[in-house]
Amino acid sequence: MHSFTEENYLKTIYHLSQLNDSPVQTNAIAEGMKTRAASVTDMLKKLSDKQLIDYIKYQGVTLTERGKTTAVGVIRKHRLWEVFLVEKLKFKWDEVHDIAEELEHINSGLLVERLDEFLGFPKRDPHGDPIPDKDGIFEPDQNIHLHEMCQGDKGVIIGVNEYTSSFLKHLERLGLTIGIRIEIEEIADYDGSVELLVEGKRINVSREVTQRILVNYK
Amino acid sequence: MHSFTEENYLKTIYHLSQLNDSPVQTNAIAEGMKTRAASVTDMLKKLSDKQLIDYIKYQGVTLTERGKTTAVGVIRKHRLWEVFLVEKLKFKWDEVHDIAEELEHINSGLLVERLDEFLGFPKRDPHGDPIPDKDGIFEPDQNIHLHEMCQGDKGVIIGVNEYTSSFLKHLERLGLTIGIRIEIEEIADYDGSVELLVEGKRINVSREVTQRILVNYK
DNA sequence: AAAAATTTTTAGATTTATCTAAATATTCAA
DNA sequence: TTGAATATTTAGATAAATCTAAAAATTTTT
Ligand SMILES: [Mn+2]
Ligand SMILES: [Mn+2]
Ligand SMILES: [Mn+2]
Ligand SMILES: [Mn+2]
Repeated sequence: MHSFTEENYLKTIYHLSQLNDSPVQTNAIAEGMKTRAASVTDMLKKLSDKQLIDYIKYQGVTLTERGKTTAVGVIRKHRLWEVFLVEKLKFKWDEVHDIAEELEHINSGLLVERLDEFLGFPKRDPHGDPIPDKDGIFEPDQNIHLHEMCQGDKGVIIGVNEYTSSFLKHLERLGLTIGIRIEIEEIADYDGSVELLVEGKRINVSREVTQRILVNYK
Repeated sequence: MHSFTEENYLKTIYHLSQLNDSPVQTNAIAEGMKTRAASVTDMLKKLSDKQLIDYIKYQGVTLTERGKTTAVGVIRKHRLWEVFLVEKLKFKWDEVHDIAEELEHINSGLLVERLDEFLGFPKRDPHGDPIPDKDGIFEPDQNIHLHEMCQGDKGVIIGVNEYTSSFLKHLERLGLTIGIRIEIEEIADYDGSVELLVEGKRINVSREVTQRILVNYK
């Protein structure tokens, strides 16, 4: 089996590799893992020895199939536990990420499948992120970031990509939660902030926020 | 916070200290933790520095109040998770102990209390062990081991003190599960095995088994 | 109360994951 | 295309938890 640390590295590498299709760089991993580049290099050697990543010195890394399977498995567990915490234990969406960081490393294949079943095979976690099925398949979805939308565009908030309690509470105060319908009224040249129509009200949202909201629009 | 290892040591020391009221010895801990006496000595120093145990060289250890609170907290989580696995995820009683060994170390006070509430504040785990409440209080109970009972005694199986899958499956085959009423028909001098009346049938049970079954009798 | 047996501790390694500082490789930009 | 900036790796330490072997303390037995 893999240590918690190894699993966290694989998850980080997976998420980074989603951002673009070139190999993931040491420094990016170091930032994601909140550690130093030298520590990352050490771990990359280890993951490479275990055939979880393809690693060429100075050239960054890509996950092998085994590495990807492991990473997706951890993500699956993370998101299922988040659903459990919110749906069954009445946690709020801003309270569950850190607990799921721990629960995601519990290793029992049967547990994951039973949990999935108990939750009714949910497709998304409380932050709108898709939950891979037991074969690691994600439901395809084409979202865009709110900051990529144009004046007049309409859509429904489908997810976020920051999970800190402070950010999520801020969104709640703004009324920007999952499932909410929005329309872009105006984009300010000056600071990139956006004027939105949300449930009949006009609100102004900073670029920091629009970059972290995913919208499903058609 | 405490590491998984520290928590496991505290739990082991707690269980051993329940067996008699003298200080717990290094070798006993080593056996319980499946490690070497030298490793135990190292850890005892650490736990002592953290004021979780009172430790006098060569004289064994006792838990401090803080140590006891921590140990009972871990036991509480272990047993609540076992209830969750059996009651909600349909695991069998012989499948849950090892998973609970991992889940017991998830640290979130809110999680434990919400879980307890979700489960309806259960008083016992699937093996009949009492679950301490949030203040660490156990429901008082006076059980005896099946091997301590005498010919003619009657009672109800209320728990076990071994949690291996092989033992628990063996009990199931014998029909000796929690809540079952039994009566001692005869005790063999030769090997200490016991003739029991269980649901109208006479069965013979070895001493290895009778030592691991707890009975509530009056 | 010695000697023997047992228990516990110390000394010194090992493994894993981390760090800082220095060396080296790669990329960017003049 | 060379020098500067950036990114990455190596070297050498550290901290946690473990180990074996040997020394020391305690307990038991004679
Ligand atoms: Mn999360
Ligand atoms: Mn994690
Ligand atoms: Mn158990
Ligand atoms: Mn444990």
